[in-house]
Amino acid sequence: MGISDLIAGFISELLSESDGSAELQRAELANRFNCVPSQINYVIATRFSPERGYIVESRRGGGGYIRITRVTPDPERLVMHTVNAIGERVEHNTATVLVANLLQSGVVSDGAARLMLAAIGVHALRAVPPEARDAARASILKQMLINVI
Amino acid sequence: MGISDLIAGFISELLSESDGSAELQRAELANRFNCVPSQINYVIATRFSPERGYIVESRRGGGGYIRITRVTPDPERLVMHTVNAIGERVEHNTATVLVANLLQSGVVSDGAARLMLAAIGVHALRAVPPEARDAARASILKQMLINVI
DNA sequence: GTCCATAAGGTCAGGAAAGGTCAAACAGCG
DNA sequence: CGCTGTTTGACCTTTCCTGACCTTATGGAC
Repeated sequence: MGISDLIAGFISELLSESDGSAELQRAELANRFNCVPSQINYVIATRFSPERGYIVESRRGGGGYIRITRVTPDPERLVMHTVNAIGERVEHNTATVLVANLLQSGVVSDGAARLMLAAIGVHALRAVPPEARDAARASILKQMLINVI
Repeated sequence: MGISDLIAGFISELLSESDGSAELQRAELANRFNCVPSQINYVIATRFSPERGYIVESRRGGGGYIRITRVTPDPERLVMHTVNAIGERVEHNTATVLVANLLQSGVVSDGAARLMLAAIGVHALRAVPPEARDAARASILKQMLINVI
């Protein structure tokens, strides 16, 4: 487990403690974890992206900051939004993030998320010709989402 | 008896010792058994497959790992029986019946059954070339089944 | 007001550290 | 010999970490 996970954990902690919104100083955080400042950007980009349900605002210059806010929209909308986001084809990574996002916002249960991930996983789709996988993943996932509520 | 069996034995050992779940480093393991890293993949693919009741997750990059989880807590014998009944390919009708049976016997929940049926339905698999559909359905359903517990 | 020094944060490319895939060579057996 | 399962290696993808360089804001000197 690398530093990135530690930093992500720390930020999550902050978010829970302060009701879904946290403000941090990049340099200070980098210093605390003994890493280079841009690693903070990396962590934010990979773990607190909009797809995962966060809003990130920032300001440069003196008194600058990075504010991360967790956002929780309403269930049905989110599912439909997800369905629309999928389109004709979707890569494994993207799909995983979408499902994780739904899980995290409490729209789908743990079990449902597991089932969905299992159905669109690498193992499950190995029987599908590679060039058809993204399309298959898209339609399978959409059908499941439509039936999840 | 080749190296593969030794490696498989070692992993099984780990699994028993740690209550059905083990996390390993591919390179480290390959080194220990003096084989090439991809042989670990081979062992996992042939001996810890979903059909045999294992879930395999992994992560690449720094701090990467391979996690193998054994999933057979007993009442789910039925599920495994179903998994084995599926084989390499399964038609839509057959699959539907299998799922319906599981639902009937109370092994899977209503919601889970719905999701599974959605994932292997005609709509979901429209993106898969016709000649590959039965195989795709089989592997998707198997993956979902071992994750339903 | 203009300028510029200082204090933030942002971007991007590259290298290192994992694991994944696939096809070819090999071994044992009926 | 032909099959089936094993072993290997070449090449690929993903994730993480770092550093060089860039952009934006603030505030004081003039």
